[in-house]
Amino acid sequence: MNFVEELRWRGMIHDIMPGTEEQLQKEMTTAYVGIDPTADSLHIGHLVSIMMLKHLQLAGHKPLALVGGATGMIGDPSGKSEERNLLSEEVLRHNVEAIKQQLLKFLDFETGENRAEIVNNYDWMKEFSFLGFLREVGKHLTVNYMMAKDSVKKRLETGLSFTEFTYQLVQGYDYLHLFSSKNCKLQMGGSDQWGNITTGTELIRRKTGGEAFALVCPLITKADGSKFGKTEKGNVWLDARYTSPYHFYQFWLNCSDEDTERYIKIFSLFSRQEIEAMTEEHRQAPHLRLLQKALAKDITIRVHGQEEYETALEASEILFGKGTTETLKKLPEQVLLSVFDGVPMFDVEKSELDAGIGVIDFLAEKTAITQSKGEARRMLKEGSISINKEKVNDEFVVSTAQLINNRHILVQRGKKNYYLVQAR
RNA sequence: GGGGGGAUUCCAGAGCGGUCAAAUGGGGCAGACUGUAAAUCUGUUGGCUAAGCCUUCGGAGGUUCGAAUCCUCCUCCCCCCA
Repeated sequence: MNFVEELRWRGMIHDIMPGTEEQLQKEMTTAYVGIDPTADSLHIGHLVSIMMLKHLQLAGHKPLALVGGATGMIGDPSGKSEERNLLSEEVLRHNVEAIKQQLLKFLDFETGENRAEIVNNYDWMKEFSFLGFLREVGKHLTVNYMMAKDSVKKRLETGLSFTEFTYQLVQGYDYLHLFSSKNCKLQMGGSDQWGNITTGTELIRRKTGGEAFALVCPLITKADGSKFGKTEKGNVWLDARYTSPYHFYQFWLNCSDEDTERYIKIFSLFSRQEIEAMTEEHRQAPHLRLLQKALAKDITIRVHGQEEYETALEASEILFGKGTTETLKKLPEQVLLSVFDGVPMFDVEKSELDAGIGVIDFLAEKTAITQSKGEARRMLKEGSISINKEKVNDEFVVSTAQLINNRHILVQRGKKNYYLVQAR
């Protein structure tokens, strides 16, 4: 199966320029995707582009990841309703470096002629003078052409700065530069990038007479219409500092059946046969959530490693599975802490626990698990508070008897909100 | 510049002198069901020393035994005419 066929059955092609498939069949082709370094970690929204590069590399072509040190300084108007804030040069440098580290996990940068490379457009844009840019790039495309792009049209009502208007030229020039310097003939990205990419192919055609191609994937959606890749806590990041491996694993595990059937094709490398077999099996017994588990496992291991995956799995079993007070109390402190990495923590004086604390004060005053005593009373009445996995009522008194490892108390508000209280 | 309408608890939006911590809907949070899902149903949604009390209805004053409700001024928003 060739690269385009591979992406096609995986549902990863939204639009493809005629001739692209032929080009890929003709020779080893270099292709790139651009990544905006707006933060010092990638989030799972970036993963689609990265998987495109991965498949590209597996098909024997050469992937380039373009980290937009320069374009990141400008801001892409595509899909944005408001003018972007500019990032400082220093922040961008830091972000670019961090993103490079994450890309190493996905692509092979070592072996063979088609090893992946990272390029930073700041390297070739930084010395470009304004006049030089106008003469070399601006001259070749008309404002009429640029204004016809959807990304620009949509912003004409609300306004966009000259800087953002120029964005497509800068990105277009990137493509031209890579075309000339690295024989890069394909740019990929999300469907919102189509306009920017075609500005590039047009620029290449007019300036060099050469032919370059474009391939974009559809916007990843969720069946319920909400935005993909977001939780209540915000973006799902690849960096464990922002999204713990446990939460990362949970994100994939909690995807709906319908979404997961699409996602597993996009985010995992399972073969078509494997996925079809798993999907079939999943439909037979949806409650087992085989697909979600397979996807969550595959992607958590790839991003965080085997060990972190196992801890996340263990944590999930303790929290949602057979976990009881007994298993909880047997848990070594190290495991407990890693399982609850990222859950809110509160400190309580050990001397106070010796004396015993009424559960209402414990929830509302000693900790901030509930926002007020009124809320604490309501929650207790509704049966939504558990201490060490056991439901408690409003007469419960918290004392040292509840301490796990003589140090921690696990509190649940509802089913999914965990808090760890530490005795000092 | 002239005329009119409005600002209410997370949001939308009732209330127009006491019965208002304020209808209803949405959202949120919980409970049941379940697959850590969806759908559905139920409860709850200012605070407290809690059958009571305190702070809330754009801001500042005032009328009244009593104001989210009436009056005055201020701020902001919307609409119409010029």
